[in-house]
Amino acid sequence: MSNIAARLINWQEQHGRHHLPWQGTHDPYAIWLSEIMLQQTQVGTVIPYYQRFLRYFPDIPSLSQAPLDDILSLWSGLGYYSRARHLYQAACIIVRDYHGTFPKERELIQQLPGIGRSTAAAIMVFAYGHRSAILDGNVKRVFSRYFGIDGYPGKKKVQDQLWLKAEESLPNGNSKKCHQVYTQALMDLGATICTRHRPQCHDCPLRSDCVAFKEKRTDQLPTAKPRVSLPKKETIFLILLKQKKILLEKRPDTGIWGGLWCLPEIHLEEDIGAYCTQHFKTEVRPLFNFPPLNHTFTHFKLRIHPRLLRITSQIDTQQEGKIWIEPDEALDKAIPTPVRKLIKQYVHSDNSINNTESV
DNA sequence: AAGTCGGGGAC
DNA sequence: GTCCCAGACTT
Repeated sequence: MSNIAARLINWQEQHGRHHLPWQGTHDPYAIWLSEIMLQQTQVGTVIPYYQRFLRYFPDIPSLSQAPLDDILSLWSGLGYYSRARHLYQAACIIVRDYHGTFPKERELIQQLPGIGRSTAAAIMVFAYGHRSAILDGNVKRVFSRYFGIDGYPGKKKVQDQLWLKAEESLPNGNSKKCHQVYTQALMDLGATICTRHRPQCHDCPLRSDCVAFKEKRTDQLPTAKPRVSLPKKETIFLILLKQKKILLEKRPDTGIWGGLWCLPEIHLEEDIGAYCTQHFKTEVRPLFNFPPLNHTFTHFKLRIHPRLLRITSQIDTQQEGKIWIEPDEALDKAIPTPVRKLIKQYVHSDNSINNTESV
């Protein structure tokens, strides 16, 4: 057993996290769900989503039989919505090809949509006690500091080095618990001790051999992502009122907010009246312009101009992917966070707005 | 190898 | 404001 593994395992028993909702189970489905939700998402953010999701869909068959729209609504606000779509697709594959039982072979697990090398390894370890290396954000930070690996971990060359260290550092013990405790220890150390800012090196079980600690370079490792100024975009969101209902449109399955319900979006230079006539077969009357709402994505910044309008002709067109819905009900659907913010803002300002219809 | 895909926590 | 988080997928 390598030096680092023994110290991590000993540390974990005393100082690790032992009461997270997905610990204490070996149900592959529960483990799998947690690993998907935790991709690029912090533990504290995931917990309420995870518990609610498991109440609605306690097993793979129930998930595979659900409408995708229901799954997305439970995912609403969590982000990276392709995770929910892949989860659903994988559940259907497991029911169809594996009789609803989560596969046990590494190749089969990693072939499922949404499960890459690290997630497959984590499931193997926590569900089956397999000996397998993970490499998430926490582990990249711990190893890049401990072994003094320079370079942005997003680069393939750096990532390959880190994977190598992750494999080499695995414990050689043959008990299932040994591999589970070790893997949990790596993540717990990264989350609680070897943090991005001001790591608690005086409490770290690895400090005696840590290159970054020895050279006082913990603030330089791992190498930060090269900075890029995000492009700025602007757009208009329409809050179209028909009586007390608003219009939502379903977005395409691919692209930003794929498959989610959204307020109608038009370009800044586009004529709202003409657009509504063409797409919604209705005349509109402007009521109010809400202040712009800023929203930052991974790769661009979006400035949303929300415009409240009332429709003034009643040619009701039932169109695919469009629904008129009460604002309160809209909040239960699969909507992205800025849309949720806007609808809440509208609900709270409803009275004052409707008293100014002379605009 | 680089770009796409959310939202929020922590600073 | 910035950076990053139990990454995977597409091009």
